[in-house]
Parts: sequence; C-alpha cells; structure tokens
Amino acid sequence: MSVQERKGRERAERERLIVATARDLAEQQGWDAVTTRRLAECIEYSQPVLYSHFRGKREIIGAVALQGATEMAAAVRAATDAMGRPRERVAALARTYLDFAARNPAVYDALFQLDGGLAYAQEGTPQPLKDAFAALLECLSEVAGDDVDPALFTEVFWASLHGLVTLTRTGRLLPENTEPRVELLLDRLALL
Amino acid sequence: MSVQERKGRERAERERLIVATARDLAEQQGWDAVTTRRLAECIEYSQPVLYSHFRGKREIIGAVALQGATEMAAAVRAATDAMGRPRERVAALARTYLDFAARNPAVYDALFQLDGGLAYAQEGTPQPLKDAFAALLECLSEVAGDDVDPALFTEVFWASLHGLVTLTRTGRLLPENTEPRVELLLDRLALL
DNA sequence: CTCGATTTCCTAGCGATGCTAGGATCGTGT
DNA sequence: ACACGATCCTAGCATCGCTAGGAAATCGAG
Repeated sequence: MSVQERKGRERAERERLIVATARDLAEQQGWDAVTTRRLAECIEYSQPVLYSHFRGKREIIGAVALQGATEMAAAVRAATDAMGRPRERVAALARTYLDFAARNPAVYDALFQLDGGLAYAQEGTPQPLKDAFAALLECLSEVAGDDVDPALFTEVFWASLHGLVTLTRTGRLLPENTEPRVELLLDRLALL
Repeated sequence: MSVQERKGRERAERERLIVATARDLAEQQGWDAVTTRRLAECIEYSQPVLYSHFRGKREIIGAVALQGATEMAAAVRAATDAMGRPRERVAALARTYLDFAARNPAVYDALFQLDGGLAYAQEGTPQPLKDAFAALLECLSEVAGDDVDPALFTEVFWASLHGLVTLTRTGRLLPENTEPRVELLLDRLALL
C-alpha cells in the first residue's frame, strides 16, 4: 500500500508543479507563451506527461482559474471584513478586485476571459467559483437596496468592475482615471 | 491613366472582399476559424495575396473592427435620436449596444476583445473609433449629472455594458436576467 | 508587332502550435 | 531471476501565421 500511496503523492505533487509553472509562465510572458512544449521543458518532463494529468491546455487553464478563484475570494473577504462602514467595505471590495486583476493578469484571464472548460452559473459549477461569487455577494447585498435582488445587484456591480478591468488592460480605457471611475460606481451604483 | 485607375479600383474591391469574407467567416464559425488559408480559399486567391493588402491577420481584424465601429455608432445614433425622454434615450442606447453585440459577436470581439493593432483612447485613434465613443457620449452626457465629467460617466457606463456583454457571452452570466440588469443600470448609474 | 521590363501572383516551405501513437524503459511482485 | 504493468519519451500528424523565390501575365517602348 505504501508504495502506491507514495506514487499517488508524487503524481499530485507533479500536478501542482504543472499548474504552478503554467501560472508563472503565463504571468511572466502571457498565455500565448504557455505552450505544451515550453511547459513540459520547464517541469523537466516530456509533453505527453501533461496529457496524463489534463485533457489538454484548456484544463490547465481551468486549474489555474480555480486556484485564482480561491485566492480572489480570500482577498476580497480579508479586505472587506476589516472595514467598518458600508461605503468603506464596498470601496475595499472594488479596489481589491481591480488590484487582484492588475497583479495577476494571467490568472484573471484564466478566470474570466479564457476558456478553461469550466461551468459557470450552473449546477456543476466548481465550488471555488461559487465561493468567489459568494464573497462578492456577502459584501454587496447590504448595499443592493430594498427593492433590488442582491444577486442581481452583485452581477451588475461585478460586470462593471469586469468591464473596467478588461477595457483598461486592452488599452481601450486609459488607466489614469481608474480611481474616479471607481468613485462614480460607488456613488451611483452602490448609492453611497 | 485609366488603366492604373482600374487596377486601383480592382485592388480596393478585392480588399473589401477580404474584409467582408473575414467578417462572415468569423461571424459564422468564430475567429479561430478565420485562418489565412481558409480566408484565401474563400476569396479564391492564394494566401500571399492577403499580405499584399494587410500586414497580417491582426490588421484584418482591425479592418473588421473599424467597419463595426462605424455601424455601431450609426445604430446607436439612430436608436437614441428617435427617443423623447432621457430615460427612453439611455434605455435605447443600452439595448442597442447589447443587441449589436449579440447580433455581431465576431465584430464585437474584433472591436473590444481582440487585438486588431488599433490605437484606442489616444492621439492616433482612428476616426470610426472616436466617433463610436462620441455617439455614446452625446447621449449619455445629459444624464451624467452636474458634478460628474460626461466623458468619465460615459466610460463607466460603457464599461458596465461591456462587462455584461462579455460575461454573458462566455457563460459567466446567465442571459435570462439581462433585462433587469439593464434596468438596474438605468435606475442607479443613470439616475433615471 | 515584338520584345524586354515590371508588376502580379502562386507554389513551396519555415518554424511553431496542440495533441497522439508506439515502443523503450523502469519498477514491481512472484 | 523473471515476467508483467505502469511510466515515460521519441517521433510524428495536421494545422497555424507568414515568407522567399520563381512563374506568368501585363505593360510600355522601339
């Protein structure tokens, strides 16, 4: 038994290595640079080994996305829990979200832009994704307003942040005015 | 002279054909299906001909984007001009925007998602792009509020719509609740 | 009308990509 | 010591964006 357990551990360890390496590579040189060959060379195995862990590149992206979702949920909760008044809480949420996207662009892409083969907003949605949305919901439901469904409000607020992130990162919006844009969102959407 | 003029016309005509074909192909099978080989075969020329018109695939995407920007600007103006009250105007803008994105997903991607090699929000930004933003600005500046910069407000409103479009199309948001989400944007962001 | 010069275009090929088939190699249990 | 199974790598396929180099068609001058 012990031998098989060790093999299992080593396999799991190698899988973590693949995901971590893919993430690093994507973060440093972009997802286009994450080719199966380069990735295989970085982990010092041949390409086919990747396919014994994942169906393909998509699933690797998906694995990075799940990792990112967990981290983002934690970051949002940590930032919002420490705040007192609602306005500060929501402001912290927005800034944490934008900051996460700015600091981890590749992870953000894996989560919300690329196809990682994950199910969203459905029955079979992985827990980390549900939890990330829940983290937003927890903070935002208190400012949704009485006649607005908290989940709906969270979706719209999230979409607004997501729009700012993607348009800014692709050069469609200038990064200089990010702060006033966030203020506007807080003032108007969140009625604060 | 006449001979050269005819040649020039034929070249321009072929260039239009390339852009139109790329757009059709992308709209029907997605941008991934728009390969230089397929595109060349559709227009009944060899691949190198494409490179005598465009530097590469990026520029072809850019050409489709410019076409789309012109159409979107026209659609937004047509929809908003016909409306009387501000609330109806902004509602028409939002719905026209989402409708355009839904009906022309590939063009929308070329405009706001893919890299078409175009300059945005800068000095050298092509006129169609500036004009598309101007179309939004014209309608939205009247509801920005007194103490809010109209351009800033337009950016935020646009980003919100863009977020809804992209998250919905990639399955991150369910399409069912699009209408109430828009209503929420109108009520809160646009104070209507 | 002919013939060199120029433009126009296509065939063929390069280095990559994601992914897979097949066999070699290693470790295991008897 | 040996045979069996799991493990892994070499080599290859089809496809991608893009380009070099020569064939073919067209043009202008004598």
